[in-house]
Amino acid sequence: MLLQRPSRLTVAIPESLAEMLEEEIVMGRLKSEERLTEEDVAERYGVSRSPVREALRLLERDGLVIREPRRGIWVAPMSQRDFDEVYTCRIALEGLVARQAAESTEIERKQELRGVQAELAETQASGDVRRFFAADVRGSFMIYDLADNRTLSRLLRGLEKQALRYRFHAYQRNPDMIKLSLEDTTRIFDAILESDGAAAQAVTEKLIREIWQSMRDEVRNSFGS
Amino acid sequence: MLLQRPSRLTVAIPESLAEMLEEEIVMGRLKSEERLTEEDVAERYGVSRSPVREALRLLERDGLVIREPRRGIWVAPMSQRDFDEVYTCRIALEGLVARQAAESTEIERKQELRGVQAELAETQASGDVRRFFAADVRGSFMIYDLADNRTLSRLLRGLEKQALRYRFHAYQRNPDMIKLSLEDTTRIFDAILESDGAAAQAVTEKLIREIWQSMRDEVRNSFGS
DNA sequence: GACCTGTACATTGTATACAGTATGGTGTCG
DNA sequence: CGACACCATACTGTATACAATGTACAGGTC
Repeated sequence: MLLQRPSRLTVAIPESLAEMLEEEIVMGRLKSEERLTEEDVAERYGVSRSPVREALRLLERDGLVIREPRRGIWVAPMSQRDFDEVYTCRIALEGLVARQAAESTEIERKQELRGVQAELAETQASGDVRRFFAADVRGSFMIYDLADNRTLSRLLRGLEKQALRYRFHAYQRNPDMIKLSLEDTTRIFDAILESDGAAAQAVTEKLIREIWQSMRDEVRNSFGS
Repeated sequence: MLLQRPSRLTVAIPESLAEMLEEEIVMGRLKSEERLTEEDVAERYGVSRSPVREALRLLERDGLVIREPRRGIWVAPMSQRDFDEVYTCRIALEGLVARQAAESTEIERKQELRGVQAELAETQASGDVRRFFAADVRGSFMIYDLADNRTLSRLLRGLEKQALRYRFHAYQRNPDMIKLSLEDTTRIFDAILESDGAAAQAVTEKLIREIWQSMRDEVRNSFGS
């Protein structure tokens, strides 16, 4: 019973299961194309198959696992093609969300980006990778919230998870990635804080495109062309 | 037992359930904010709650139903805000997919768009709305397939369903919508067949934006600002 | 009369049991 | 020795049973 359950159920089991599995996949503890049998997962987390099935549906939704009817579920393979697909979509949508976030008038919440910026710098300096990525994701989600577009946010949250898998992978090969990532994130935050929608969109698209290009070599080496 | 089940299970129950519910929501037979209890749905289709739960998860993924933990599931409300969100995302992604489809070298499959075009004209002329929408969706999916980008296709298929709800609604108020829709679809197909990616993207973005604008009045009247 | 409390009911969430299918190995026949 | 059929097994898919929670209503208290 690894999953501690308070007597009054606060969060749903499928969602927290999905979150844990997500992290294992992103961090690479669950390897690409590894088989996930419902019973194993259920046993591992001390729950029954019902919530596991729902958790796996959630992961499937975000492209982290692949499901073949009546055959089973595997951790989604990583490939350059998949990487390119995710980033192509991300560029378009992150640009959009940056513009809408920049146009937000909720100045207080916008200012909170500064806090995340500080935490990013801090964790990057101290080499705490896990917390860096956590802060990075939090920053992204703050932007999504600022944009105040639930549909867009939903789409991007899904893509974010897939992207993170590649980012984590790239980081492990080339730790400098994080420094680059920090610089770009900072510039995007700045653009959003400037409240110039079009500019924020342009900067975001440009920087994510650059990150994409600079990660491509790592990805190509790892997963072939 | 409304759902006929062949002894050898060909398609999964949750998926086909989701498809049927989808259609009911899009067509408005299931009204906005109507409660969906798992047992009712299960009984209505002669299956147990397990596949119903999974079907509802699928609908939730596509934003057609809203789920509140431990409280239940409702048909997602329609609103101008939601409409704007969906179209904002669609413009960006449909533009992208049109570009990638235009750049495809699979000429034979590209030519098949002509067939859909003919069917659209035909069904529009004959006033068979249901088949018109069906052909329209099929055309979109052909473009998604041409673009050969699974991630993008996954995102767009989700948005398509939400958009269709508003399109169907708008059509009922103003049947001319379909003629406009046919003209625009034709122009998008043409642009893709020209194999000029940038042009196809520009045309698609422009036309969908125009459709969006021209639908806004209907939507505003129906769901308030 | 307004508000709180307790209880019954409806419904979701989870566990378990059962059915049906894919897979791998074994044996048999050519 | 290879190919095919058959069977055992493991797993997914579905049904059902049980647990837990949210809701509505009745009754009581201030």
